[in-house]
Amino acid sequence: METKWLEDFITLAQTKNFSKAANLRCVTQPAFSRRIQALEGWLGCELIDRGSYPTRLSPQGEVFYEQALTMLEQIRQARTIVRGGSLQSRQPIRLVVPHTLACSKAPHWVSSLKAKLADRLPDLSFQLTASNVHDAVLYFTDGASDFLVCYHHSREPIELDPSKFEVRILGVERFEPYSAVNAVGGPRYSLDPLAPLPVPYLSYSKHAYLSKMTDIAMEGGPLFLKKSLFETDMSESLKSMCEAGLGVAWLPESAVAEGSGLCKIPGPYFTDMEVRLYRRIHRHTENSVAHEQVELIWHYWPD
Amino acid sequence: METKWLEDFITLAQTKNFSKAANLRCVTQPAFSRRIQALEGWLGCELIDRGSYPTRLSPQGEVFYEQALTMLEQIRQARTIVRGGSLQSRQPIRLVVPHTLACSKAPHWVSSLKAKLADRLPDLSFQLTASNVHDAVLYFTDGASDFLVCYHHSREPIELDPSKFEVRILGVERFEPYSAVNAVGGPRYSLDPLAPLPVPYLSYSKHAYLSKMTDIAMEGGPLFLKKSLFETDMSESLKSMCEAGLGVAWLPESAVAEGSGLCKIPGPYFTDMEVRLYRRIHRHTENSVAHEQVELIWHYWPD
DNA sequence: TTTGGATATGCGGGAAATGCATGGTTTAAT
DNA sequence: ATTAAACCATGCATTTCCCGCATATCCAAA
Repeated sequence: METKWLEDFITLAQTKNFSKAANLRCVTQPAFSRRIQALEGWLGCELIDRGSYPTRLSPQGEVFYEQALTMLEQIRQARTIVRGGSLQSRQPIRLVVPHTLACSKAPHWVSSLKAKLADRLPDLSFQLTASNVHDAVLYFTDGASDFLVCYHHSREPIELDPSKFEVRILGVERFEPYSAVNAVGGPRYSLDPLAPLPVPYLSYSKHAYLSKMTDIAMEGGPLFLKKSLFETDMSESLKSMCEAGLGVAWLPESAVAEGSGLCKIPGPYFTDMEVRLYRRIHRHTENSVAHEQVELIWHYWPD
Repeated sequence: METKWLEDFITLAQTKNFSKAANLRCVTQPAFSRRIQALEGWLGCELIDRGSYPTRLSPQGEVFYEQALTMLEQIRQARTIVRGGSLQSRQPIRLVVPHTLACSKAPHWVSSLKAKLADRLPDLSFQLTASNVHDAVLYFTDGASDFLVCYHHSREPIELDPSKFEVRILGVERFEPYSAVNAVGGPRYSLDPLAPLPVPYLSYSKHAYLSKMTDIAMEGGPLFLKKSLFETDMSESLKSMCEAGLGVAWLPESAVAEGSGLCKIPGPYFTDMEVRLYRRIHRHTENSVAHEQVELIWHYWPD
């Protein structure tokens, strides 16, 4: 008998719907159906009253539902008792995320996951490491993190070995120039080549991933921008400078909050980047206590 | 997590020896070792103190041993509660065995199995059906029995479909003529062709398997024996007649107990039969509640 | 050092679980 | 009544995983 089956059955008993329960358990409906059948086979009796809609538990199913709850509870307790010797909580889920996304998207991801999984992983906790893209990748591939979020651009690809890591594209971010607003609500600075006023340029450190993105975005653009007056590898810093009206900065759109006092500078000087989520491919032999959590989080990670 | 792992660990905790525990659990040592590793992986800590001989449990292992016992007990209880709704015992294991073996060997098999499995299947029970060989085979292939024991001889083969049934040879039985003893402890009757006294012959019914065996055994023997004065399909009856001194009978050696007042009649008129044990090949989809018992019994059935 | 016993690991074969596509059945709606 | 939609089971192809065998590694005893 597998505890998986107990969890399946409990989910089914609560939803009273094979398809929905299957989805909650992250398997297809046929596979789920068969697992319930396996449990029934092991028990030697039917748990579900098939032959009436909506699906209902059989009398034995009702009895076993209580039993299953108790069993799982005891199993979980046994594990926590043995593991820590105490009631220590689960290991935190480790995320490594580029600075920009750590500030903009990460809070949303974390709170969304906490909410979605509140009932199944009540003591879910996260450890978020913010880093530049390059270090984040190294950090992740070294096994120091369960998940990696990073940018990806076809001209500057972040491709991890697909036999070791699984990838999911969370979305696309536009990367374009911003400027503080002027008196009439427009951009204080323009990138129009015909009006080549001296435009102060806030740039990324050369080694930063977003520095490459800027190069791509401004290809064919005004050359005088190449000389920057400030550089950093954190877009948040750049954004602050930009808000202070110190110049033009290329920023991912998610970094720019509503009502931030920044506005886009029109023109062709933008590019699009993928936002990617990576996780290690699961090997069942791994000792990772956190794996069941990783599995659920991977499945429920919002776009 | 699988309950199998818990049973493995309990066995290991009791034997403190991977190889022995593996054998008790009917798997190879490598497979057993990996299952323990799987349990440790699931738990997130080591249960075994590897690095000292003899193998000992780690502190967590000691704790978990108690936990595991409790969990398994609860799981078993849950199953019995749900299954019968009451504390009804397990289904009996069904055996079908030819008459002769039912009287001679079966008691030994049953008591031996009860003893060997006393701790793991405390409420093991058997339902033994005695029959002639032919009916026994039909009975078994109809699914009316979990195990079949029968004789087999190359000249009168009992070969069940190997894709459906698994066979094991329990041993070989010599089938030879017996007679009551005379005053000096020798056989009362002789089969010496040179002393063709009228020898009364106790035979099997024509349809009986042992009738065929007798034909084979006495090939080339004294023809006058062909006419029998009594026939039955149960060797036990024949044995009784024989003990009463009423004539000569061919009997499987196991049917003849020590000090039964019978002795072998020397000569070439014997043959050897295999004693075979059959069981259905397990399909995991089967609903057989008894299957785990069948598995153990198959493994521990004595020769 | 050698030998024997005991556990872990690499590897190949085979079974079991999964996902996809589909069929049959019930419920709901037009 | 008929259609549509939802729902669960099953056949099939693929993938994954588990097991057994052979072997390596390690430890203890001689």
